[in-house]
Amino acid sequence: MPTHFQGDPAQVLALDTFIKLTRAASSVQQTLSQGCTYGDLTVSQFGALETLYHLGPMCQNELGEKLLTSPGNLSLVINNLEKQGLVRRERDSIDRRKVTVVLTETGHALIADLFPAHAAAIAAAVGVLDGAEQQLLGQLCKRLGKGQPS
Amino acid sequence: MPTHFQGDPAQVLALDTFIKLTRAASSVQQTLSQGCTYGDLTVSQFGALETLYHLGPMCQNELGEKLLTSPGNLSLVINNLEKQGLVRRERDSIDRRKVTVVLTETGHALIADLFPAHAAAIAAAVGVLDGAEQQLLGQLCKRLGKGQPS
DNA sequence: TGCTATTCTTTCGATATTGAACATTTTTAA
DNA sequence: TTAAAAATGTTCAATATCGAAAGAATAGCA
Repeated sequence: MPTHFQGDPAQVLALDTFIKLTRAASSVQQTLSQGCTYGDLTVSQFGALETLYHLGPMCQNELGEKLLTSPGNLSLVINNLEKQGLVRRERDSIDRRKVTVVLTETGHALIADLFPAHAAAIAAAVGVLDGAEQQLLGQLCKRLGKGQPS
Repeated sequence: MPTHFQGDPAQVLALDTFIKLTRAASSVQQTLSQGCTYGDLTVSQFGALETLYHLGPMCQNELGEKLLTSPGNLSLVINNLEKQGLVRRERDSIDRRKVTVVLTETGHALIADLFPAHAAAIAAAVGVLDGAEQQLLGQLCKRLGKGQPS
């Protein structure tokens, strides 16, 4: 609904930009869902597995920060992955408040199997922009973000 | 997690771009939530009210397309708005499959009250980019979208 | 050392979200 | 004109999501 809103031109532009940004993110997300690149996993579950796959085991707090989700939510997502036997919880023996989440063999095999097609699907979706455009988009987006740690 | 993934450079760039896009959208969304610009409404509820406010009454199907959400979801969101007395359902007398959603006076007054601060908050969040950058970002994002009708 | 504040996780209640099945109504086409 | 197909909403089950409260464990400080 490109801003059927009359007012301060700077605000109109900002709203329009915001809507386009939101829609672009949704749209790519939808394309991926429809492309079946998540297997039988939900988007959240896939994200958790992928992070563990690329960065190794980490405690829930850290994982939650990387996935930009609340502790309560992450707890549920990990529960559901645990039920499927894809991850394992290990209480940290040094700091017993922490719970380290570890991929099981099954989980590792699953994400290793799914990831290449997923990456290809993202590349295809984002590929409507050429390399220079993607870099430009990335830079602009980065400046909008809060500078979450990488 | 800027793509701790080794592989085809084009895929790495695309993944990185995708992550930055997703994070930028989340980040702005979070800034708005924390800025209290949604009042006591959820993001979905606010979106529905705002759309009705700017575009006038419309049937649920049309509203669902504008908000990029499923029929089932929209049905619930409208239920919750109805419970709060902010919208009213009216069965279309010509095509009796359709249900037109209309803002009540209360709903209209609420969104009219909330919207200006919301627009200002968006302008502030997106305002880290200057006008030319916003337009550029908007154009790039638009090309990533599926070209949903406006 | 012992109390207090902080950190990490879980739980709870409410709402959101999707996909699928279903009912109703309209449209299409035979 | 009537039967099949399509469009519109609702409902359901499963998962997600947030905020707030609660529990457990550690860290900091008097």
